[in-house]
Amino acid sequence: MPPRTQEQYQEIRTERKTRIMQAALEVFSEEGFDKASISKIAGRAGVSKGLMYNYFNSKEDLIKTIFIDALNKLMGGFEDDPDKIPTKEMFAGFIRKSMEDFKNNLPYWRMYFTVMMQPDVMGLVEKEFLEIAMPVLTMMAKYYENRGFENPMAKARILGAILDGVGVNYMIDPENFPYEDAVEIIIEKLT
Amino acid sequence: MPPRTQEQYQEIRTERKTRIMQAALEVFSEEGFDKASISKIAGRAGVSKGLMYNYFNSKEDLIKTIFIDALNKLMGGFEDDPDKIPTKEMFAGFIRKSMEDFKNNLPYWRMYFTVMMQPDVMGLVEKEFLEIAMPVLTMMAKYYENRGFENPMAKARILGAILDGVGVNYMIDPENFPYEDAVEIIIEKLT
Amino acid sequence: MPPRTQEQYQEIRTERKTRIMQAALEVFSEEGFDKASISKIAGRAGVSKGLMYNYFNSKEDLIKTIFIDALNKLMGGFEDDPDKIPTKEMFAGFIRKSMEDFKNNLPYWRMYFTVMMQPDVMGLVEKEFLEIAMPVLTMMAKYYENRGFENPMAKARILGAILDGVGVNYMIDPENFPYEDAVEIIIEKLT
Amino acid sequence: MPPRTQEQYQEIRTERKTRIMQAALEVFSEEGFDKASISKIAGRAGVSKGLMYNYFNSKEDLIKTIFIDALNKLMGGFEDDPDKIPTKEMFAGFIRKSMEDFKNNLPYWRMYFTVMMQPDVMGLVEKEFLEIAMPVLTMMAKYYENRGFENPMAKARILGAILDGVGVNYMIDPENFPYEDAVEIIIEKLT
DNA sequence: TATGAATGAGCCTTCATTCAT
DNA sequence: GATGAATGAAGGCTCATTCAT
Repeated sequence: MPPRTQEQYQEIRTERKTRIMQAALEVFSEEGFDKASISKIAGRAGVSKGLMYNYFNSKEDLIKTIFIDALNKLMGGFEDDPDKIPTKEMFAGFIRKSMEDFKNNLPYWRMYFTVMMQPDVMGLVEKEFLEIAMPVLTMMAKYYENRGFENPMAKARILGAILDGVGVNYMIDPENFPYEDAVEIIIEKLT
Repeated sequence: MPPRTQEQYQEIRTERKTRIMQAALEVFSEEGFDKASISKIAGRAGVSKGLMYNYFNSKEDLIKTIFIDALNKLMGGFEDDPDKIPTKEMFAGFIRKSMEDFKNNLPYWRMYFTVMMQPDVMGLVEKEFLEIAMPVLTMMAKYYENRGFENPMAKARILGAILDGVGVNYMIDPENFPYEDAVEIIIEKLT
Repeated sequence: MPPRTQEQYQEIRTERKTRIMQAALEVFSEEGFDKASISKIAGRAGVSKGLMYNYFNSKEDLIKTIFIDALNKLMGGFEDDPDKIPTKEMFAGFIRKSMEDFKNNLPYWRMYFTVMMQPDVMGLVEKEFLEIAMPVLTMMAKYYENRGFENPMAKARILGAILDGVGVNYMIDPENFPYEDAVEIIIEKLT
Repeated sequence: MPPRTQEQYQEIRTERKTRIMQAALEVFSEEGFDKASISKIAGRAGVSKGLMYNYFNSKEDLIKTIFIDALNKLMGGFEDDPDKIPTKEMFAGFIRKSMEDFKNNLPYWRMYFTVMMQPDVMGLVEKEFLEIAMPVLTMMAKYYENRGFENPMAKARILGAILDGVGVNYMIDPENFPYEDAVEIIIEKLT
């Protein structure tokens, strides 16, 4: 008896939500959190301002949602088998794959670092971020532990930080920054 | 009540400008560029809102000025003697000194990365930034060149990026991130 | 699946309209006219937002309708026999019964006074209100007239006003306000 | 050295604040709390929207301030001498004077009752209201106590409620409601 | 008839900037 | 030079109402 079936409604909602999130990712990436206005995001998504609040409770909710959603997608490829000790090759492969992901998802990462640097916004996603990022760090630590390093977790964090650094520099200047070289050097010297 | 001399006026101006810039640095660092209001900065500096515009043409001019000024101060210790080839010890010393500077000037660096991530603001400052940062990069490149590395400038940029990365991670989590360890590893493996 | 009869449809409509009006009464009473949202009322009634407009043309129409409807219900007990002169006991009984009605229908009265105070909304409802309230006032006036008072209608209005006053005060502070005492004093001194 | 003296600034502030509060009182009285927009109040006061927030932190702060301010002014005439037992004449005089005040300050009282009926808004001023209204109630109770009534405070509250009632009815229909007669009857029968 | 997605006007609030004094 | 009152544009958000299905 309803004029549209539940499925039809669900479809509409999913499609719209996706479109809004894509537009928001773009705009956040281009302008940063504060400068990105709901109005502009709505315009980019081809949707009215009011409709935004049919799908997200607030601007913060919006960035939080796309942050976590995209992080999940990006980390989705990472399969942690707790019993398997990664070999040097596997580890290097993981790092290279991360680099490719990064290059293919620059807008997201631009937004990610925007968020990281925004004092107020980081608080919103800290918990979810740690939940998602921790398995990767743990895997790295396991690798170092197995190779006899002291303080393997510290080593893992340092490696993560270093990869952050080259990633950001690539992001800021993709034309000129020698990203591949950097990664190969890191693999060679630090794994 | 004798009229003040030109020098006295100049002194007052200088002192006040400094005070405003310090207050602004603090507030930008605490709240980010957009959230930091002129009002709050003026209050922190003990100065009226209107007077701010006597010293700076706009909010953007303000952040641009303190950005460049602080960058100059931070880089001030760096003396480039184009004829001198840095030894490994000198190079390591330079890196360690940079780390100390970073730790002693966290508020500035917090602002620095805030600015780096703000698409609109970075544009304002790009030119000056390169001018100031280039000598350091050049020196690093010279070091690598002298030690027979290929693409020494690329190596220099990579090293800079890596130092960025560990710096930011320290900044985000100063309690736990093993900054010194990271720097020693970098010195050991990458110089 | 036999088609429903006209009567069945009518029944559904009536039942649903009642449910909406009850929900609206609650929400208006809890939040006031402006703060009460159609969305919330629809939710409370278990009905879609759109359907609301199948039964009421607007939010104003809705409050107007429940106002009049409830007023009719509340006054429904009042049987005016124009030939019968009320005795003091009957009159006192009428007042006490009104008090009981009031206590049993606090949500409605809360809405009633909310409406009374809302300049825009009162206008919508003034005419109907007078039509319904007038017989009561007339009866009161007849009582006073029969007991030889001057200006019996003025006396009636004053009595009504006084009962309003104690009602509102009870409504605002039902725990502490001595409603019964007030009514007995009024009966004793003013009838 | 300041371009305007502190006194001049204070003068401006006082004058503006007064003007805004008068405009706000009018508009709140005409339209109720929710319907009264900051925009409209600003327009009525001949002032920009933004300036409102130079004087009041929020719309709630605004209504709270004028509510308390006006209540203080209205109650200002009431002098409580705890040792003096009011005579019947004094008591009657007090009631008549209150009525005059009420008639002379209808806009304020319209706002007052608007506020009383707004669930959310009343909470804001409850404390201050009680502080200001209590002495009057106490005085009334003392009068009844001295005349040997039981539960003098209850009697006082009932009298207050009754005066409320006639006041509101006069407010709603000032042309026709017999306010003076009502007050005289109340004085005669209930004091 | 029934649904809820969609709209758009309007609200409160903030803030960089200007300007009379 | 110095002040802070004043402005106005813009932002996030809410909600009565409409309409395709």
